[in-house]
Order: sequence, then C-alpha cells, then structure tokens
Amino acid sequence: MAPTESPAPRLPDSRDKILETAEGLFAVGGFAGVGMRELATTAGMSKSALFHHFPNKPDLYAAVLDRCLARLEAALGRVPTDGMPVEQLEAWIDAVVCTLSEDLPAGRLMMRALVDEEPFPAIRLDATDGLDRELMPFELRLAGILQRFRALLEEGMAGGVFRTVSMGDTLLTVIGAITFHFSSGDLGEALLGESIFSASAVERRRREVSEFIRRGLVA
Amino acid sequence: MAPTESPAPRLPDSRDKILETAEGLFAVGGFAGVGMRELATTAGMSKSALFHHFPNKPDLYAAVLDRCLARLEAALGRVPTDGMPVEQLEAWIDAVVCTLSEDLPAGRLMMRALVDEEPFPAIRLDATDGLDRELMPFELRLAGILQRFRALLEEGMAGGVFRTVSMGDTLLTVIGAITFHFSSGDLGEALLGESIFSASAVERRRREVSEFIRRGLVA
DNA sequence: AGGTTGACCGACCGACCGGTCGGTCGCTAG
DNA sequence: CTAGCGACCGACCGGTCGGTCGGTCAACCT
Repeated sequence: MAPTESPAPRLPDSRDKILETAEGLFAVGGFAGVGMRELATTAGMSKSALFHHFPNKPDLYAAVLDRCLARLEAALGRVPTDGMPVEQLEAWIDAVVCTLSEDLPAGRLMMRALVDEEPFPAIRLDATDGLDRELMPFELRLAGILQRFRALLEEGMAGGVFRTVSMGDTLLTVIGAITFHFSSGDLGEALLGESIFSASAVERRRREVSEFIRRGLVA
Repeated sequence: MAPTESPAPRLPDSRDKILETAEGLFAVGGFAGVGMRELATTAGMSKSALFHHFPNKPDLYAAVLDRCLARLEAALGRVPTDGMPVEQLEAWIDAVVCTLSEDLPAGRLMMRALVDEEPFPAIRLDATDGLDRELMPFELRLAGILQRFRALLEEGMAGGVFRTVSMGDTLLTVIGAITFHFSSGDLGEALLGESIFSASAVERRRREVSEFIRRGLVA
C-alpha cells in the first residue's frame, strides 16, 4: 500500500474511492443526512466493505475531512513566505480559491464542518465532563492554516501596510467571504447566472474576492 | 412551570414553543440530525403534539426557516430607504448584525439553509423532472431581501460612490462575511477569545464588518 | 345536559439506521 | 497443493426513524 506508485497503475484502491464518494455525498447531505448503505451503493460496493476499511461512520467522516484539509494545506504550502504582505495575501487567497474550485465538494464540506458544533457531530467528549479531548488530525491542520494566516496579518499590521483590525473578526470575515461562495450551490448559481465552478466564474471570483479583501485590509 | 403568563394564564401557544425549540435544535443538528422525538421531549410535549400542529417534518422545518427570515425581513424593513448609499449600506449591515445577534440560532440555521442544496433537504421535485416547482414562503422572503440589497448596490454603483463590482460575487461575499461569523460557534469563540454573542463581541463585530465591507465597496 | 371542537397523549407501524458476523473469493508464499 | 490473508459480500441484529391512529380531556356553545 505504498502511497508512491509513479510507474505502475497499481490497484485502484477502493479506499480512495470510498473517500472520494463520501466527500461528495457528505458535502450535499451532511453527516447525519448520508447513510452507509447509500454511500456503499454509490461507491459501487457493499456496506460491509466500508466497515472493512473504516471502523465506523464518524471515523470515515473524519478521514474525509482530513483529506480535504490536507489538500488545502498542500496548496498553501506552495505559496512562498518571503514576499511583501500584500503579495503573500493575494497568493494565499489565490491558492484557497484555486483549491476550492478544483475539489468541487470541498468548500461545502468544509463550511459544514466549520458550522457544525463540536466541530464534529458525534465525537465522544462525555465520560468525565470538561476535560481536554485531544484534537482530531483535521483540527490540527485547520489550526495550522489559521495560524499561518494570522501570522501574515500580524506581519502586515506591524509593518503598517494593513490597517489595525480585530484579528478574530477578520479571520472569520475572510473565511466566510471566501468559503461561502464555494458552498452556496444553487443560490450561488442563481446569483451568478452560471455555475459557480465554471471557468469564467472561478476566474472572476479570484479577482473579485481578492480585490475586496485587499481593500478591506490595506491601510 | 410556565415562565410566561403575567396576568392571565392564557394559552402559551405551544406552536410557538415548538418553533422556538426547533429553531435551536435544527441550528445545531441540521434537518437530518434532529429527530421528532428529541424535539418533542425538548419542547416538553409528546411527539404526536408536533404532528398535530405541523403536517410533517419538512413543513415544520420550513416554518422555522420562514419565521427566521420574517424577523430579518422586519428588521430590514425598518431601515430608511432615502439616505445616501453608504449610509444605507451601513444601516443595512447594522440591522442584519443586530438581528443575528439577538436571535442566537438564526445565523447558523440560515447558513445551513443556504448551504443545503435544494435549498431544502427533502422537497419533492421529482415526479416529472425539470419542471418549475413553486417557491417556498421563506424563499420568497430571501429573494426580496437580496433584491433590496442588489438595488442598493446598483444605486451606489450608478452614482459612482461604489466601485464597479460583479453583482453576484459581491452578494455572495457580503452574505458570507456577515453570516458566517454568527454561525461559527466554537470556532468563532476560539478565535475571538469570548462568546460570539457577548455584548462586546457583537458591538466590535458591528464595527469591524461594517468597516471591512465599506472599504471593499467604496470607489 | 348533551354535542362539538381543538389540544394532546400512548401505542403502534413499516422502513431504515449503524454495526456485526460468518463465509467466499483470489492472490501469494512455502 | 495448500495454508494463510486481505478484500469483500449477504444476512442479520437491536434500535430509531417519520408518521398514524384511537382515544382522553377541558373549554365552549346551545
């Protein structure tokens, strides 16, 4: 099961197919709205096969989320960290928009994950109350991504190129402004007059949201 | 037990109690994540009572959504329509932020409704495909609200006080920027360091998002 | 007093849920 | 050839789902 496999086509790895299918279904229906039977049928295998690859439904959901965050993390890891804050900001936004426009269900899935309390529907945290549960892998990835953007903002503010803003509010504003667009499905299509994933819509989106956020931030 | 009833015991109108309870539960769990049993127990009555007041679960959900949109619509209806575009924009944002900060589950519930396809989880539209289903009441309210904001934007752009932007993209950006904050729950609290509904957080939010959007829009 | 009505309840139904279990198949090592 | 193993399946389990039904009870009308 080596993740490398450049020369040989190798086994199609039905585990990946499960994750791919689940990403699409969970994005549309949410955690509680998708059954293991439906997922198995859509992925073209039996329900038992799902439980062969994943111990239970929440773990499968977490794996789907983690895969999405990992893709985003990888894309953000490719933006250079040595430019001016404004250039870094634009590169950062471009990378996020580009990733969300290529992995179609990702935006909606991540929006759901961010809106769902916990941030996980059925994570155990009862037993003894008020204790620190360890973070899920995808929570660590999210924290890292946010931390990196926070550092960028702070650098820009310290240098006077960004105006002084509330860090938390700005993070939430930017996340909402970027992510909501790619999770708005029918509404977005109705407002744009074309699919939010069409090439022209994505290219325009990149320009529009980048300009909007830049103006919102620069001093 | 009755918390209300100043002079007369009156009927507490359990229908309202159902809607109020359902709003809180649906906001946290989503449509598929909340069962009629759980809802009935939380509202302090039997499951049959729910079906006495509402014909089925989707209709109950639609009623909850409609009540939220109606509140928002009422608040926006109190915004004067005769000011300068910039002033109108700020009054509009203030009204939305104020409404979402007073009706605690509303932001998260509306975000879910906007992200859910359809925009309704289980609406019938099969039978003969590709036909026009009539809009739900809450969809009409949403369309009206969006139309009003669109008109405000167009007026400002025509007058040169707003820069020329893509109408659809800007609508999506603004909706995401404002609404996501009030649906971010735990994440928002972690980023702000205090509850997103605390008085100080709401007041700061009003200023921050208003300034951000104003800068993003003015020429 | 009798009749009507609306609010509400407990018992129940078929369908479906997440999850388990025993078994089958094809592959590879010895 | 066969023993072992990972991938996968069909049948099944207890429990829960949305929804129905028959009935009770208090308030009101005549």
